[in-house]
Amino acid sequence: MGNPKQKWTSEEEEALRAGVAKHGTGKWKDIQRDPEFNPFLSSRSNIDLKDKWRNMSVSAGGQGPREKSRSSKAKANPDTPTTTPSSVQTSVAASVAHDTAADPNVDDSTKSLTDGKNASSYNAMIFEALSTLNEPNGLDTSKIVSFIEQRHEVPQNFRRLLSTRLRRLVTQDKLEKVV
Amino acid sequence: MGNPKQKWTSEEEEALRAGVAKHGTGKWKDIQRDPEFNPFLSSRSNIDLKDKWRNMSVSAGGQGPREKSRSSKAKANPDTPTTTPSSVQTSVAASVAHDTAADPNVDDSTKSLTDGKNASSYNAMIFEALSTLNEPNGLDTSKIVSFIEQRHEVPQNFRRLLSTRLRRLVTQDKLEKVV
DNA sequence: CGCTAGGGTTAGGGTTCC
DNA sequence: TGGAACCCTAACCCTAGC
Repeated sequence: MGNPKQKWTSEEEEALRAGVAKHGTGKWKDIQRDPEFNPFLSSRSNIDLKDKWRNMSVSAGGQGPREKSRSSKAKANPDTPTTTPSSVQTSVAASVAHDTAADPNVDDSTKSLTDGKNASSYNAMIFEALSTLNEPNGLDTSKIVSFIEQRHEVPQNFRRLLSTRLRRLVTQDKLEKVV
Repeated sequence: MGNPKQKWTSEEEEALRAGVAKHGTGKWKDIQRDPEFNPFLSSRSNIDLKDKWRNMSVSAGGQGPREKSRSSKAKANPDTPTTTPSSVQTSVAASVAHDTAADPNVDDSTKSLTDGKNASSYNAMIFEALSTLNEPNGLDTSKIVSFIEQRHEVPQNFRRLLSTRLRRLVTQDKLEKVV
């Protein structure tokens, strides 16, 4: 693309700082239009100004490494009960982490590379479903089944097989049942 | 000012849909006032309703039923600061749950049945690696790369592509960086 | 004035480039 | 890998017109 990526010059940054000082943050269009700064910012959009200000703020004052959690519970969440009762859900949480201690011995013993239809490659399909249609609250069994059926060959008793796998993963802490 | 931006919850959306079904579009104030929906929409103005309906219509009619939603997961976040100078690791935690709101419209529509090489099917491979060689502390990038390379075709710049995906998943709370 | 329809702008998450 | 520049779009604002 013809996108050489336009780096910001110090004049532009200066103009932006002055503009914010005059109009306040959030008034990007006003700043961009202001004849006092426009000569320096003519090639920048109001959105560019906003983005640049965000970057400047981060690198400048942002020194609070901690405090990263999203929380923001400020939202009043009435959370009405009895909202359309439907099906039971499952959620997943695979957690894995590698430890620094290298352990040479392979214990997996997973059968082999035969990633055909059977084996724990079903796990992969499950995660594929969960990560592809990535719903905030997870997928119930039915949704997982239909997703997988659409793109893989599956045995006839698949649904049963799947729920077994799901339960297994949950006990292994790789999935998290959500409701 | 104290307006961190209020994202719409599914309850609110549902109430809005029901309100429109009952009063018709354009009757925003009526919907907002209706005691049947007001409990869900008390923090929204009639104008908010109108704007939201516009957004919903756009995304519904178009093509991208993209619905991300943030939703904060109360996941315990140990977050160890700068420890173990050795190698960095990654771990994963996918969490999904299905939401109760039933939506009649078929939303699967995920195009790509071509689950070939590209696309977010990489996510599936990542989870496959993590769940197959299921290490107590997760896998570092290199291990994931070699696992995947052994059983799938991958582009040459795969390692880079992978780390991008990993970062993405982490920000989505589907993976957890373990260190 | 109250309310709605639309166009305009901002906020913030996500993505790409280097 | 990480940060700076850029993109996307939900959420919010402004205003004409009824």
